[in-house]
Amino acid sequence: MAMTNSLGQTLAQVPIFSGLSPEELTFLTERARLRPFSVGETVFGEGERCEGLYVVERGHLRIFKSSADGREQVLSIDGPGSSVAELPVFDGGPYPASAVTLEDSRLIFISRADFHELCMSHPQVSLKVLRVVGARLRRLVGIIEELSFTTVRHRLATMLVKLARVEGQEVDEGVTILLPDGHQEIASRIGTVRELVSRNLSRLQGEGILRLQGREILILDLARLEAEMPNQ
Amino acid sequence: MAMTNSLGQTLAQVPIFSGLSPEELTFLTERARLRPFSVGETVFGEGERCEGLYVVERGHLRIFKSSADGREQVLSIDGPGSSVAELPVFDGGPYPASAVTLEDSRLIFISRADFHELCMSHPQVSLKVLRVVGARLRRLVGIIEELSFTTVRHRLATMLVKLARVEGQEVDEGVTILLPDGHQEIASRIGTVRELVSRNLSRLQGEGILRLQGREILILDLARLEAEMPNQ
DNA sequence: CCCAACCAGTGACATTAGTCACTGACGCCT
DNA sequence: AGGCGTCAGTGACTAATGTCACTGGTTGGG
Repeated sequence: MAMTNSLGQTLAQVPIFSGLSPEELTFLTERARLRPFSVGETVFGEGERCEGLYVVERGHLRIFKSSADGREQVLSIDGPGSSVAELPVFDGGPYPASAVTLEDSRLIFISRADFHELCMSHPQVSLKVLRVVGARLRRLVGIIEELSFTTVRHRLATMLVKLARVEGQEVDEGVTILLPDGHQEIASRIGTVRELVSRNLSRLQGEGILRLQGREILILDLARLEAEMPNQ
Repeated sequence: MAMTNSLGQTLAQVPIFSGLSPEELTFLTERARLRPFSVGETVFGEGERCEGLYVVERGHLRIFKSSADGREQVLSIDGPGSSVAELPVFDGGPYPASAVTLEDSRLIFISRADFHELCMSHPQVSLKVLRVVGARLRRLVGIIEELSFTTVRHRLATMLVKLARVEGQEVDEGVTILLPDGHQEIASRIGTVRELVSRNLSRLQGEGILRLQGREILILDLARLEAEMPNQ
């Protein structure tokens, strides 16, 4: 029962399941399945039939679209406590995008049928799902806005600033951040190609806004970087 | 009671309210408010606090984002039977985009509180909302895919083909369609500017794929137009 | 009927994005 | 140490996108 307990503890912290009673959590844990994945493993692929939803217990998921010619556009990166694919579970359609793990991860799988049953018996679960989905929709609209209105430079600046705010380390010369994982990954997060990431980073360095230090970036002039962002 | 009846009839046909009993519909119609709008009137603006959701009884709504320099990106066009802004109702945040009417329209307004109450007492309503929202999310992901992977030409071709499928009139030389409303409108639907729409249409005409006839377009070679689309 | 206002079309550019090919750096494995 | 594979950086292009300015057509109001 140790596993059930740990599952229950994890699920209790997931936004869409918060506020459930112990018995209701038991209902879930009895049906949920823990699925381990190793790095880079595909959790589901775009177009596949959706069998259920996942909750991230440990690790990170990368949700993305691929184009015919091999380019990718990241829609979301989801870490511990996130639920993934809540929506295709409901409308019966296939997964609209693919998901791979960015690290060795532990995911909790809940089947469509079980989740439906839970939602029908506990209306507040649906409402929480809707709230979570609202946030997801806002993020997608944000991506559309960026792709439609801004340049690669803007999007790169925005990404760096966000990184700096979340995980920036203050040093005397400025703030250092650690790049996600290679220029290729950055490129598919901001909707462009590797070379443009490279060039724009170089250019920002040339302008004295930042300094490239391998996989690490030292932001010298955060204010100027923020000025590159369209909003906020 | 004539109005209440007509409201009830309309609401019964809205996907998220389908399957409600007459009493439940009465609950709704007693609280819903009919709001008339004239052409081009703003229903709500991006960033405003969300007071409730709308159902389109008559007319069409244009949901869009605006950029600082005046460009617009259309996210969705919603006609009779569509519900709008179901999501911000739940997560408590502001409207993520603006809405204006494309014609004189009649919208039904349902307040946040009333809608919440309905969802809590009727779990299947939430599930239907989730299904509708799923479709919306798929459309947004589709827009992201197009903006990220394709060119203006592709997006224009895709739009024309979709128009042809939905409302194309077969004539002996091909299929005729009526352009939405000016090149500017097309531009903001496919995420570009007026001039590029104009140029790309001319180019397609030069290639013998279509013929421009004022606000009407005669598609001469639908197959070649479809070949311009990336998917489907 | 004429004028003002709006819209489509287009030429000339400027900027941005993306492609291709190649080089060098680094890490890792044996 | 040598060699392999992956990744970053960059030059040289090509293509696509967007801007500006201007023209001509159409329309609806006065």
